[in-house]
Amino acid sequence: MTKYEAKILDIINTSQKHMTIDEIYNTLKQDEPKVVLATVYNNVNKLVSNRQVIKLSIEGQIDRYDKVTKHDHLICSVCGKISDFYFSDLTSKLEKELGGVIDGYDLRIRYVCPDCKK
Amino acid sequence: MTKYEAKILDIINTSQKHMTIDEIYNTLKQDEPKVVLATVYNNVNKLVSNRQVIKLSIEGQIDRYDKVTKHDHLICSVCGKISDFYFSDLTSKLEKELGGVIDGYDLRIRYVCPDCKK
DNA sequence: TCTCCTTTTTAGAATCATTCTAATTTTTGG
DNA sequence: CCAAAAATTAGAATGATTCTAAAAAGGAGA
Repeated sequence: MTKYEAKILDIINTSQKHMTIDEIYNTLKQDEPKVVLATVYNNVNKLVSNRQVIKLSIEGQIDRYDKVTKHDHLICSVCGKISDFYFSDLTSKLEKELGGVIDGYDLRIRYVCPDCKK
Repeated sequence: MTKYEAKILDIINTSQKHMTIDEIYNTLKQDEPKVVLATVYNNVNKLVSNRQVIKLSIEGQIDRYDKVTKHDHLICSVCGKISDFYFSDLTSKLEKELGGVIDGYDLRIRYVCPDCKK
């Protein structure tokens, strides 16, 4: 794991948000002013391939990156804001119905967030 | 609902696949040789806005469009193939845990498809 | 430490699905 | 039939992401 890769993983893991490439890039630049956007793409893609980071492709939005700790996502139907949601683990239920092992799942719940409800 | 809009909805609803814009465009052209790609984009986006069609944005793949009948998706981790999966409805469970109504949810299960298992 | 080979980074061009713009055509309501 | 609104068209523009080729950095062995 290279210096940049480690720092990018740390940025994603310690962030409270679901970061875009540009946000990761700007955060990293505070530490490493000489880093270039392509390097962020390279390393983030590597982290995603190695399953150390989750890529969140949400329709109508640019891609965001998330830590791998197990959780689901709430997406506001109005403003698009993404929040974390901890729902019970469905893995065994899904495997039972499917009749085979799964690699994982991605559950996104569309709702209207408290801010937009007002 | 315009002629093109109706035909595009029909193409998506009667297809056994999850179609890309280009596949929809090529299918429609068999009936309507003069139609243009932008018209397909316009009408598909309209159908998605009106919730008559589901947009499937899957990471690493171009967007696909699907009928609205309630079902979940299996995505092969190896070849990326998408299949339908009918899992029990989670809406009430999710609403109970969330403590509020939801607009819907999107459940995608990553697994290795039978073809890739061989 | 020096050399060789691999990996990573860099800069900038290229890609390509999608959106936008402005003009034209079609549809609709009175 | 006419005017206004909506839909379609052609083609340019957009913009996130990927690609390319060269430069830099890292690592293993002698």
